[in-house]
Amino acid sequence: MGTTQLDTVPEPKYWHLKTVLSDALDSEFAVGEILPNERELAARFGVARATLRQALEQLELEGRLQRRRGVGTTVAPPRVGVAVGDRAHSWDDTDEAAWQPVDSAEAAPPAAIARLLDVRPGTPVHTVRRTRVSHGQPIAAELLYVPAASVPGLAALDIPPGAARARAVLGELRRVELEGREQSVELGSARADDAKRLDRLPGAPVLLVTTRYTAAGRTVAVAVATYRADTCRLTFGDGAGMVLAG
Amino acid sequence: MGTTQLDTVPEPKYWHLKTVLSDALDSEFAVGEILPNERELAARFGVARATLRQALEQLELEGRLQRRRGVGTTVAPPRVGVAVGDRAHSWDDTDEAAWQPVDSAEAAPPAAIARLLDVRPGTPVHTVRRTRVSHGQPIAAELLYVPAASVPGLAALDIPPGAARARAVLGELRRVELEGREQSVELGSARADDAKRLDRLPGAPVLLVTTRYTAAGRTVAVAVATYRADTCRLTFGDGAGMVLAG
DNA sequence: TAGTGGTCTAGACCACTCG
DNA sequence: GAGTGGTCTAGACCACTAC
Repeated sequence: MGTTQLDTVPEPKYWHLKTVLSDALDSEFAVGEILPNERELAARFGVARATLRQALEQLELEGRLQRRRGVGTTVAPPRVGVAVGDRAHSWDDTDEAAWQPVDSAEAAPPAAIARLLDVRPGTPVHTVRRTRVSHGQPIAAELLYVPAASVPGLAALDIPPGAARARAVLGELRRVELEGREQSVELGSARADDAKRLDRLPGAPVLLVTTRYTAAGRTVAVAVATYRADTCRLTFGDGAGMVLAG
Repeated sequence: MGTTQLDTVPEPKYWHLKTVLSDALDSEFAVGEILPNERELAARFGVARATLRQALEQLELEGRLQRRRGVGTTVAPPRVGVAVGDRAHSWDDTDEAAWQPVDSAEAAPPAAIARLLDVRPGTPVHTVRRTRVSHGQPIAAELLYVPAASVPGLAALDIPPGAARARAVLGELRRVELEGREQSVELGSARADDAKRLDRLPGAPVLLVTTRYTAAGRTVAVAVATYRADTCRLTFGDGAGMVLAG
């Protein structure tokens, strides 16, 4: 009783620091503005640099800050609303502006994907890599798995691996009459290759969106999309216009 | 060329460590098993404890590990698929088993919520707290905002704040003919109160699900649900049965 | 080359759980 | 009270960016 907090437990320094910084960001900084460097901030608040970094990491996780090695720490703009659950097919022509085909190959999917696709483990399937761009920035990297049975017309085309082949696979997929889709979202950390595509360091927090496309009771394709968690707000059912929640 | 890696860049220790531990988890440990403590693991791998912890943090973020102060680090079970985007209304009777009303009050919502609700900032609305439970564990804490106009019958009931009132508000909401819903998902960190409800430390990574319920073109209610990111996989459109992606 | 954030160390102490 | 994970320090060096 009578302490400065209702709780008796002492608040960790980095947590308190985060609150102070968060308030400062609201009142004293504009989007894009560069903060003082970590060593100076740490000195100013009288903490070790590691402690200061712990607070910055939290704020970056919440999308408030953006840190770039060799450059500095800047105030991040509000997260972009990204539609991932609208009714349109993900390989429709209308998505061409957002999704850029990168390349395509044939490979055996991971065991978990093989199970989703309902193919035997080790069976090679078509893979398509795409990158999603918004406001000039890459926001997602996707790997699409398509069993050969879903795109019977592809074999006749005989296209070598590459971007052209990626477009061909997507073109064949458009012929399929989709019945539905199931999606799931979970937290993950960026693999090295995805991180590079997303202009992030390996291990950066990402939102993993797994989509299963079905037609006539069968699984036509499975997509695993890796969205930057720091800059993206995924929207479902036309929620793209929603402003962010406090 | 000729180095141990294709990349010339040296891999950070904690990243390599994470890979090694991840493989060990797959092959040598069962779900629920307790790992050696951090000091011993660090010694065994010849790194500082802070470095070892960096690897463990990543694995916990990916839902592979569960750490509890005073207890130890255990191998986490696969993430639970949690339906958040099915067609059913979130306050249907069928959800009663999953969602437990906690309490209810009347308060002015944050500015961002007021905007979503289309009420003037500072206008008091009904708030309802609920907790979602799965397999005996709390997995989500929700705060529901309901403008008085959406539940005109409530005033006549005159129920004091508490769980009974929460049930009353939900009961009145069931009278409303819902038209649709918009949802968004983003990464956040748990506030102190939510963290306590979710049996986590403040700042733990969470998935923030904001839902706007509409009827006749108007916003009936807005819900902000805080899901544990370490244990939950959010599913949309009947994807609850999907197994997790590699 | 100077300055930034990213990684790493070797310690210390604290808060918590449990026997 | 013993043992665990959580916080914190004061340094060091590295990788990257930009001038």
